[in-house]
Amino acid sequence: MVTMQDVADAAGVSKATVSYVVSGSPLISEKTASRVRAEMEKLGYSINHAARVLSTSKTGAIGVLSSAEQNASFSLSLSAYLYGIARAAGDMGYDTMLLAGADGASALKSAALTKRIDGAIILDVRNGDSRIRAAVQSGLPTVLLGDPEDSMGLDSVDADFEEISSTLVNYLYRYGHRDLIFIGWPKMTYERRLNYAIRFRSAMVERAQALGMKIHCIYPENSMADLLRRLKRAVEEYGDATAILIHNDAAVIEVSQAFLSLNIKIPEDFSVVAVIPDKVGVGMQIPFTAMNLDINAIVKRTVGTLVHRIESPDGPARRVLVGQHLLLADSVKRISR
Amino acid sequence: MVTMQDVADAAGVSKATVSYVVSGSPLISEKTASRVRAEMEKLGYSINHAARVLSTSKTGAIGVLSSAEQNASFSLSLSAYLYGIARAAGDMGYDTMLLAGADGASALKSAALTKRIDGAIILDVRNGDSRIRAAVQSGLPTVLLGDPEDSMGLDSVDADFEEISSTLVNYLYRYGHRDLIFIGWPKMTYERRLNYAIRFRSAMVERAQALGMKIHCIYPENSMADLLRRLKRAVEEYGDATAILIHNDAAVIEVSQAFLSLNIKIPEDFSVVAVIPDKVGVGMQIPFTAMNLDINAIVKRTVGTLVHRIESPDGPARRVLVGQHLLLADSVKRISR
DNA sequence: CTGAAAGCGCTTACAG
DNA sequence: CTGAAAGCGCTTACAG
Repeated sequence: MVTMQDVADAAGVSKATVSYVVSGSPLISEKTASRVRAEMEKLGYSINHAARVLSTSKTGAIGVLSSAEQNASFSLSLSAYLYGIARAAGDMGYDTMLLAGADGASALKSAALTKRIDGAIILDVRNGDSRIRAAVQSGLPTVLLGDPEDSMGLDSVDADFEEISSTLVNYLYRYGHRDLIFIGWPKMTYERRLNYAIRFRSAMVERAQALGMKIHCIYPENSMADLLRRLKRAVEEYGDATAILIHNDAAVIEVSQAFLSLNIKIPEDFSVVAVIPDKVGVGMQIPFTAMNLDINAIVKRTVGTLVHRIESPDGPARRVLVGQHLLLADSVKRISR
Repeated sequence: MVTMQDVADAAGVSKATVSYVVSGSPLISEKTASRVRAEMEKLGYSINHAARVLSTSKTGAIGVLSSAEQNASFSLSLSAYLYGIARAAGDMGYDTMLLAGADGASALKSAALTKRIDGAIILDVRNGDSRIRAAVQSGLPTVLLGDPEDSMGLDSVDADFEEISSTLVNYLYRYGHRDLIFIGWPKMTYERRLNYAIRFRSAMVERAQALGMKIHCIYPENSMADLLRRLKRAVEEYGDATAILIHNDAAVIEVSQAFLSLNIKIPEDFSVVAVIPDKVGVGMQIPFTAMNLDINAIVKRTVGTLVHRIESPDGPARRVLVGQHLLLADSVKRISR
């Protein structure tokens, strides 16, 4: 293995000088620096990461913690989040470590204690999440991807779900709709206190009430059969409804097909608006007017916030709500009134 | 920060002794060891990972490399692979690093050069994959998750797709079917030389020919609309077909719904067999007789193979084909002849 | 602008 | 069974 000492010997300088060249210190003359660089090139030198970590006590790595349930199962967008984070981190000079294991809280503590990571991102944060406390206790710079009621002084980044739902409700209102069916997540999602679902629904209901609109909520489980059943019943039962609002990543994919099955024409029979993770939408060509969750933008902000926190641990906590865009399609018709 | 020296001082021993206690050396008397452990506990000692790495030159980490396209987009099972690997690695004492970045080959080389990882797993390997050569050149212990034509001397682990397709064809044959429709992956998958698709199809065709069966292949794109169109046409065109064989993770989820739309009854009108990633199947309750891809078993074998390779770099290359199980459902009827 | 030297916190022959 | 000591490959005041 080629070390700094080897390069130093070959270039006729000390290893301190080589170190300064590697870190790009302006103190070294260009003449010396280029000679050193030439030798590095010639000898095929690469820095030894562990040695640098030991002497700087910066690991150059961040940890990512998904929820236990998620990492046990399939998720359409989890891998998009993970790789988005890894790419954004790489761009900022950090490696990304996957923190798996049944117990997220203890995985976090252990990684922090043994100084394997400089900071962490917690995914799928819920209200009262035990991992929040673990992060606080460990003293590790940590950003929550999600927006829980109580972030215990940690930074958080999430899409602005209250804004998102208000925008969709307002949009339907402007097009004359006054009576909506809401397709939400499975009941379980709300019970697990995933705050994006809760915030979205609350803001939606509040906004609708303020505008004098009616909303009927259904919560299909993750199966086509259940979606069909509940949707059919809702359509029959709520005869005055003219529009459907969807916040459920799985359902938004299947619902087109459900409409087809139930012989519902969009937008003739119902107007439809939705929330969709961007790449799902692109891949599947979901033809609904929708608020597009820009996962890339969200993860970039998340990593940026974490890096900022690592570099200045003592600043005030940030709560970042990333605004999202409305993508128009032909799924909403105007109701004259 | 508490160091070994602190513990040693408190326990009245040398730090060498503390080090031996941490690594569980049997040379230390139980009396001394327990005293040292008590002090570690009391002082809240945790080993400094970087220091250990530097002195042992073992990083205790493996890298995972997915394909560039995949990490840009959504995948239902990618996160299951990633977390499965991270958990299996954790169980064997390794951290897992996500190697992202547009160019997998150079990400691999750089991680190897700077000694950030002890080994790597390459996902979604295709024939002629440039990452294979990069891994070989870097000298990094590497296992391919996938079974390319030429693994260039690297270890590989994959489900045994030839066995899987033969089993399914044989099964249909035994039930009297002689004329099949095959729903494969999008054309692109074969063109990208993803060998699982290619191997499966070849073995299927070969087996069918050997048994005197006919196969009609369709390759739907990843959209419900395209699936419906092609399936409808196939059903009309191939009037003698009595069974459908599916190898396409996306289609297998949507096809139930397609049958419903096209008013096709299973197994009355068609018998159906499929290949499904296990958890997708469980989550979605896909009601087809199917070969179940046990992702957990596959990733465990993959990590095991990598760890073995790390520990004995010079053994002969292994090619591991993991056998899979047939799960029976009521989607196949017997054709009397 | 450059070098000598101490230090980061471990591990591991070696000596006793 | 235990300790003194060298070594892993960097970084970084400090002196010049």
